[in-house]
Amino acid sequence: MTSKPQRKNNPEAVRARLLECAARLIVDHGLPALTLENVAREAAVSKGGLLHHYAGKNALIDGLFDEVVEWFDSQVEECIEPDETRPARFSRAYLRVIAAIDMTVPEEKRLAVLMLMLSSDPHYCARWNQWVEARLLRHEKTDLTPMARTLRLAADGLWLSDLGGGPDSSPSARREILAFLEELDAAGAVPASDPHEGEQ
Amino acid sequence: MTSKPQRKNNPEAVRARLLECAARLIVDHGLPALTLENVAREAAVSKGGLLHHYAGKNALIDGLFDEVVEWFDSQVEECIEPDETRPARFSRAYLRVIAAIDMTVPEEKRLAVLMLMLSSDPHYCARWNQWVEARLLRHEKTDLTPMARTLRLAADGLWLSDLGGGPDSSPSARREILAFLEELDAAGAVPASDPHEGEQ
DNA sequence: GCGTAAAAACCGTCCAGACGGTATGTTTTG
DNA sequence: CAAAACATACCGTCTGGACGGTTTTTACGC
Repeated sequence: MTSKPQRKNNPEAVRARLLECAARLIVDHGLPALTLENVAREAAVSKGGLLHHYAGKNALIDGLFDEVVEWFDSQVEECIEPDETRPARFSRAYLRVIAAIDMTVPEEKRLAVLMLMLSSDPHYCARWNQWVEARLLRHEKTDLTPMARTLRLAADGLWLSDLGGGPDSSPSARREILAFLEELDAAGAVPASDPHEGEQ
Repeated sequence: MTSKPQRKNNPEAVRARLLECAARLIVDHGLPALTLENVAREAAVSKGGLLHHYAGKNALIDGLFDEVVEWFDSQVEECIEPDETRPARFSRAYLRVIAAIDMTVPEEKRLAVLMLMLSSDPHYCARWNQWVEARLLRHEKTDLTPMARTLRLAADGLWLSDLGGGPDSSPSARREILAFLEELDAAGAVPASDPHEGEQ
């Protein structure tokens, strides 16, 4: 059973497995569990094999980071609305993708890894900011409003709660918040323009 | 505070310095920089001296955690409004404290450390959730609305951005967002528990 | 096809350094 | 003097990664 039906070496699959195992290790056992030996064992390769594909631990983590960011980027791109003039277009997609995260799906679980890397390493923090700022620049016509910012900030809060399972991590609470935010967003992007419901 | 004559030894101050240096190390150079040797060197004591005050690395981190949570708690308590019926009373204070964080002040910089610990260690995550849920229970009459949740989530997002200096970490952007959220909060009041589903 | 040689993929071992922690002093304080 | 507050030296472990060897895959001339 250890030998695959196809007699072929598949380095690409090995690389993918290494990344996935690295992510799983981090999510399930915390950052300190990310050692070359652990990753290699989980991925069923030797440490030498791992170091053949990734020049070092940093390269491994970089690969993981790149993969996750790319995945998130594609999700946002997929979720973004066609109307290029609608305010908070990008930020809404950002929020929706994060709000839709299901931690039981490995693919999405990795976003938690990203969050972890962001908060622990200034280097990845900077790279993430780079990504965000690039998107913000691309959508500067629609996503520099306070409401857009708010959507993204709340999304980050939601995202953060994915890591620790706070009071806002249950699917129901999440749905409620998402609905509320969308409503808020749809109702009045600018509170300065008379919110006609001034009821306490 | 009357008795504090010239005294060569000041263990209390040393303990405080140790905690502060630990926090600074983490914020400035990331979690892996938190080593006993680094902390000891920064605090100008020997490793043995450090271990005399804190039984081990865990004890050090625990001390830091406790201190920061206590500080944050006192800040929120101080910022909370007297009107016990005003909606989102607690969450607004929560937001204001976080929005007021000035990373140049060491005392406040430590909040970033808390955030870091929260996102990296499930253990501290749980302890933090415990704190939040206790507060939420205490203010259940005012802070279980979607708007209150939103305020807290956005605050968390803001808080997170303190760590990495994202696009929302500048004082101006921060003020803008805070103002926007307060306005939103004051205007929109609460659609109550408006189960307005209709998602795809 | 075939052989072969190089390159890529992969393995197992060993080592230097870092880190947490202990053990044992030495000085200061009460 | 006893206890607290430090310092110094040292140890065991872990980890990243270097290194050399082995197997598989590919490239190529025939």
